Amino acid sequence: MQQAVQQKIILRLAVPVPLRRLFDYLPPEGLDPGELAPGQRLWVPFAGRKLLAVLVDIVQQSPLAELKSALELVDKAVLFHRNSRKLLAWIADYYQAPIGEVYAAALPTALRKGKPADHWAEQWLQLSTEGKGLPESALARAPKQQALLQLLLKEGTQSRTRLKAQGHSATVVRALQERGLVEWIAGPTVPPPLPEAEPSPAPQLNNEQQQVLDSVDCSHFSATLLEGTTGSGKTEIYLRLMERVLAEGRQALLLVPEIGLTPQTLRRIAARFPEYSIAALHSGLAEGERAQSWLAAVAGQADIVIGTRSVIMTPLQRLGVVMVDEEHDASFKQQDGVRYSARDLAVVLARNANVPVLLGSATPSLETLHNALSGRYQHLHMRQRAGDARPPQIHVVPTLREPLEEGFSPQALRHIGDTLARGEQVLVFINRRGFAPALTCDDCGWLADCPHCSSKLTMHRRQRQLRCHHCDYCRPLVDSCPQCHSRSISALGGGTERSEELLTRRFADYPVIRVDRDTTASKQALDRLLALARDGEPCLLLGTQMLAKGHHLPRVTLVVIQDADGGLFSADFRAPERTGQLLEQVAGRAGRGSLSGRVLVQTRFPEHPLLQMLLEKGYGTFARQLLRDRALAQLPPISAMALVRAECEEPAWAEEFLQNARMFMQSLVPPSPQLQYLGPVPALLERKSGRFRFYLQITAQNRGLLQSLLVRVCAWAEGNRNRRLRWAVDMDAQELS
DNA sequence: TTCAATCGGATC
DNA sequence: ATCCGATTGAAT
Repeated sequence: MQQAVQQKIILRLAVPVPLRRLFDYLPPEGLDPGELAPGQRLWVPFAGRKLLAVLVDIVQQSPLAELKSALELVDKAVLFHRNSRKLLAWIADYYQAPIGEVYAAALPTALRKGKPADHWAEQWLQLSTEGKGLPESALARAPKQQALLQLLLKEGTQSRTRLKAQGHSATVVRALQERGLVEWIAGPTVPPPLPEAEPSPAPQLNNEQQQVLDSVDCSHFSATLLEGTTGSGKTEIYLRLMERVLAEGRQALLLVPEIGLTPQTLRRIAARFPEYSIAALHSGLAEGERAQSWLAAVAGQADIVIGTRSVIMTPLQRLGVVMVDEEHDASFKQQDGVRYSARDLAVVLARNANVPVLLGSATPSLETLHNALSGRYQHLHMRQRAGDARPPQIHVVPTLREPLEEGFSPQALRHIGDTLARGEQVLVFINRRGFAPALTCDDCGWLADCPHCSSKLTMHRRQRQLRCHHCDYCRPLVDSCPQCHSRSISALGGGTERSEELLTRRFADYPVIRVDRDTTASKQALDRLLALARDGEPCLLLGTQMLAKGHHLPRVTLVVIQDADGGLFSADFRAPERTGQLLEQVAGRAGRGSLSGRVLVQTRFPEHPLLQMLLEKGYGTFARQLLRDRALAQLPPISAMALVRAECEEPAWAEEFLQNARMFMQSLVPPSPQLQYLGPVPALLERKSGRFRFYLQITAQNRGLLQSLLVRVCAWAEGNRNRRLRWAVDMDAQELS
């Protein structure tokens, strides 16, 4: 009756539940609807509990007759502005993720729990009316209070941080407060201060760097691949682009790999921009610091925002440039929950905001390279190495029929010994990737391969089977070589801890520094270990991927890659790409100082064409060949690929679920050269935390077709009865594990 | 007969 | 994911 005349206000909210839709509510009772704006947080009643939701839209009508009222507005702060909501909607859509979970993933934990934003607001001290009327000579009997009063009279409002830094104690402030002379007021949130850094001026640019900078226009959207050799000065390009947009009063966003946000990186940026404020967002932050940095970025108080994967979801209102360092790095892909690629989102974000995006790498991903070669991205190069550093010499060390000691050939051990004896450092790289990616004979080099595909069989220990991950072929595990009947058969890759033992024993006079996930639980641990190496004393550094990236180790002159083969025969089609990137990056660690470097690559297959191409022609040629291979096999990035993943304690249920999903999808779009199904197949890492994992792979020539098919299969799967089973869509999956 | 573990359905 | 009411099942 009354409602008929009265214009209704309906709130459309993103609620953190795994359901792919928004939910409508009435405004909280007793709240002036004028207070409401999209992007705010509200508490809502939902299926008998109280959840924190984000207001996405305000509409006039709802398809539902009966609506509940939201409980209350958390605060007035609009955390997600229009452009940010647009990006989050795009993520939900593209990655088939529930919108409520996308918003939850975008919020720092503390804000997800409903803490008001002003909890982290910077407090400013100002004089009350009474205080302003006092002369400078007042409070002569309380010199500390007088000093503070004089400061406020002279310079006006002061932030709490600044007062603390200047030595005005909280007690003194409280005393003035009790006299009614001063009061605190809340200002915007500012980022937590970074460690002090000596200001350092910008270095001279070389011609290449200048050309790159001249080619990037910051006035509108463009995507650029910056392919720059290790040591060619990519970081300086990032700094110059920052400088440019900061001068226009805009914000710069820099994404770095998970282990790339070292204190040195931060110090370098802080030293360059002493007059700007920087918010760093990485996994090492405490909950409160994270919320504070995030809010400072959102409030526009941070000029430079730098962080790992998840910063891409931080709403920035005056964004001027987006940069992704080491864009090929796997850590930009979120591997659970909302499975987004921060690198791909960087491009979407830049396009939405009409600003440039720069993707930098010495070893670009095939996705980015493909976009550059096809002209969608601008492609810029930097080939000059800084200073007098020369590219290292690379040697192939065949290991077949060699008397290996825990995976090391006599030649490698000899070189390690010689290098240490010369007072130089050695880096031993052990590639642990792959579970049991291939089975081989130690005597004749036989490899178990699939009769139907150009792939190697994967060993499945539990089922005692050799299975192909590209078709349904399967055979029992053999315990002797079918070719030469040798019983000496081994799975490629492995034996990491024993390598450490051997090296410690063998080179007892030198410290062996092991750098992997176990020895570097904290960020500081890695820094401490690397600091040991930077001392310059001869030592052996032994480690995984972690050692491959970015660290400047001037005293390392020998790099040993213990086993380059794992990546050449993995069931994961991306393995050769990653191996190539890794070898190139590791080789980049050798001889960065004035000493020349040497790289030893141990392999059973010195003749392998991909390895040959990589070592002789370099990553660029190698990557182009891989792109041609991908095109032939109709794999990404030439075609679009998505996985439907399922995991369950009962393996048969997961497999059956995916089989049904496949049948359902095939009834909509039958298999054809344009759209192919594969699986369900067991994941490379078949059992994880007690659950068996399978996936279904769909490759399509047409992204739109794949997209619409996934929408339908999600709707189908949401009606899934089995609670024990977990499923997810992984668009542009990076790992088949 | 009763209380609890399990199932199915809905969530605005 | 999580809550709620209905159903089934074994202990009292």
